[in-house]
Amino acid sequence: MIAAPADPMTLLQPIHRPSLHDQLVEQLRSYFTEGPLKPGEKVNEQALASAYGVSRTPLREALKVLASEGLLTWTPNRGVRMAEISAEGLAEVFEVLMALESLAGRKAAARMTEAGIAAIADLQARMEAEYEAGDISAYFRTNQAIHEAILQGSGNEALIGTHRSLSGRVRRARFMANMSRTRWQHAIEEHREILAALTARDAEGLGQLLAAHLEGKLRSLQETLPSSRA
Amino acid sequence: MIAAPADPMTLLQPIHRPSLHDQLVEQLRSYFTEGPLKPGEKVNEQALASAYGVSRTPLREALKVLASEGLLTWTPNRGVRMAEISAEGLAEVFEVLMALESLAGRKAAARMTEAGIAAIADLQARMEAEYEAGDISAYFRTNQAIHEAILQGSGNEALIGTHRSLSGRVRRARFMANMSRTRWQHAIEEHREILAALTARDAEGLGQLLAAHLEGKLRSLQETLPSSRA
DNA sequence: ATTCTGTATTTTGAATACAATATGCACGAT
DNA sequence: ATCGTGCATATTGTATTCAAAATACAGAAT
Repeated sequence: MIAAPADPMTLLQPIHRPSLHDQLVEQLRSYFTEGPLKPGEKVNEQALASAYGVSRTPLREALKVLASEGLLTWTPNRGVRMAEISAEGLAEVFEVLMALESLAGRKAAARMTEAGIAAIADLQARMEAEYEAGDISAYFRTNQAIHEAILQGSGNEALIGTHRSLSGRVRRARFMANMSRTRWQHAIEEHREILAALTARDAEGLGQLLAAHLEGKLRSLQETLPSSRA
Repeated sequence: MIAAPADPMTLLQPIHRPSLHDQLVEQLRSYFTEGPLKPGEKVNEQALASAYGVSRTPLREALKVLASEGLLTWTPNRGVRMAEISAEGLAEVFEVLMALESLAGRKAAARMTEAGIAAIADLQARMEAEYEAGDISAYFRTNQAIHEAILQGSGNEALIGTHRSLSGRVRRARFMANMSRTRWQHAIEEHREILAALTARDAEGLGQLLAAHLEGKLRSLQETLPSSRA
């Protein structure tokens, strides 16, 4: 079989060269939020560097960035640890996240495309199926995807970036916490209301629902976390 | 004359060792916001490093942090430039700042100490004197101090950090913009209302006033900036 | 046995060295 | 003169080296 002549357009695509720095930041971010390290646990530069097959120099640059975001704690001459978050710290971050998501909701209700809203409706359907199936980790990801889609829908890059950086700090806590079944069902219902407000393009309503939703999430975290400490 | 015996308490203070990293980040931040470089202008690593008398390694780590905050733009293999901010970008950042300061105001009205409020009243008085004297750069600093005091008064570290990082991006624009006399007077009046709401501990009112104040600031920036482009 | 002290080892911080990439410039062709 | 090409230079990216500090540990003193 002979290959078809390549599409002339695709021959002139600018070639994509991801920088090592960006790759490291991205990979480390998910490693720290979803990896095995517990809050307060030591991070070894040397070991990480050789694991990624890079030298300490670019690794350190990436770690400094993540530390400045609050995901890691950098202590001079004592290296890097996974950030620990107290109950008060968690509440503080959530308070800011509420303000941010509320703003995002108001903007998104006003300027999202119908296609974008339809995409969220699809995610919602998938999430409900995952809830029925009891697949909590799939639910977790789809849930995140919905919130990110609303953020994106706000069209405000500064807002998106600020939210991502801040939510990174509590993502691990959200990841670790196990919801009660009642909280889970409640969250699903809140999401239905959120979708309804978005569909109706009720900006104020959506903003308030998102804030209330986070409030509920915080309460549920505060119930489960203090014991598990991870 | 013989020196008095030192206070035994002061002999056991832990000694303060600021890390090079932190010093660099701090110094660079004010250099970039208040220094001579224009938006879009190239930053030379080598030159900066020798100016500060350090090697490129710690300097780069600091620059990466500032770039992740949005104060600088890092282009792979092409170095660092002062971030350029478009009119839309400015509006986006202000939108987020409004949400943040509004939250800060609501919290501060509820939990600031009387002494803290009195300190802000002092700042207000000083600022009005600077306004009368026409000393715009002193006014600028006192104005910043008031906003920072309210942020601090919120008692929410996550909020304070998020706000500082974000406001860094537009600080330069605010620094450069020259206000019209009418806008200046208007700003002073808004600040009087802000102080009044704080004194009355009117949380909702203070939140709204702070948002409105920023809105006004944004409008005035948008009028003066597009021409000066610096 | 426990605590202290001194030393070896590990880890972090910063500078240097080297490699890769981009920029600036001179020269030649049109 | 203008545009293009190739080379010299400068700048950035990463690795390596060296220095400083912290940690771990062994042995001595109580």
